Amino acid sequence: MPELPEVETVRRGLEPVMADAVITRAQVNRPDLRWPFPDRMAERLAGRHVAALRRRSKYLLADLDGGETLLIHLGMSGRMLVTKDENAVAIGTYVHGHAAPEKHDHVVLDFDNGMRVTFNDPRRFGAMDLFPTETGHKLLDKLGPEPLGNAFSAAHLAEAFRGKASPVKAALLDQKIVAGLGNIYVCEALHRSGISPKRLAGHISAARIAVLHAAIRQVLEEAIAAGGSSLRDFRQASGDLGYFQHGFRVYDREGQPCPTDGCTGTVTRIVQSSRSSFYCPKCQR
DNA sequence: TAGTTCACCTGAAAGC
DNA sequence: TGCTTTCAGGTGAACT
Repeated sequence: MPELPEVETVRRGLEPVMADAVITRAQVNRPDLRWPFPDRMAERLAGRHVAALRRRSKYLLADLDGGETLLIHLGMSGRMLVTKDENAVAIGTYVHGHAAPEKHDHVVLDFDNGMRVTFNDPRRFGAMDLFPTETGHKLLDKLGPEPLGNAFSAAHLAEAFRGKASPVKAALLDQKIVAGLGNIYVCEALHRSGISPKRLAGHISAARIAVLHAAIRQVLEEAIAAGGSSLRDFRQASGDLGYFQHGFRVYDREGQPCPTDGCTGTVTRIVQSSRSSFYCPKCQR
């Protein structure tokens, strides 16, 4: 389930393939994913030059010539797989030869460098859209700061939490407060900072918010360095697994001993906002 | 207005 | 073994 580190890992895998390349052919195999694809998307993409591949929150953004940007969201189960035409010049380490089409291959992009990028999404929670680069996209307009950017500070977090009556878990999942966090990394960051996911956001001291702010950055940086987390669906663009799931301290570890030094607690699972929260009731207060 | 719940969707795992 | 049920979660809409 792609959160910011997984999307950034995919972007890094796709950048050498897509950036400064021309889409020679686009194939769209169904009319929609989460939302309908833009009209005539395949024709509109064919022949376009990709100037750059960016990431904003959990969105991939491919800037095209002609002043348009292709927005890609991986949803819950979306994958971008790269294959290489056997006759083309190698770019990176990718699967050789275009694989036979698989179930849930919804969009296929061929590039003038012989590479093919296939968007596969079994659960169809993903999305693609085209928008004028200059005006932006409504999905991007409401997003809060990037957690690894300069705009995301402890002071920003404290201001966003001020007066909030919702649990800190729900507040951190709010993309308007900070963009890119999902269930896994919120659980991990809260554990590292010793804050209970049940604690109301507005009731956390400035000092503890500063610790939380540092923990969010730390866990995301470590996850990106590990190539993201592979749980159930996620693969890198090369098809490889990420490795950060081995670094989870609480996520999906219900019933196991708390890994905090000196803590004798047990990782517990509760449901908040219809999502599982994993935490240690003993050292997270 | 703020906070919470639900629907969307399919594959994997659990239960029978 | 095979069928049915439950669960997973990002996001916007609907609801309280």
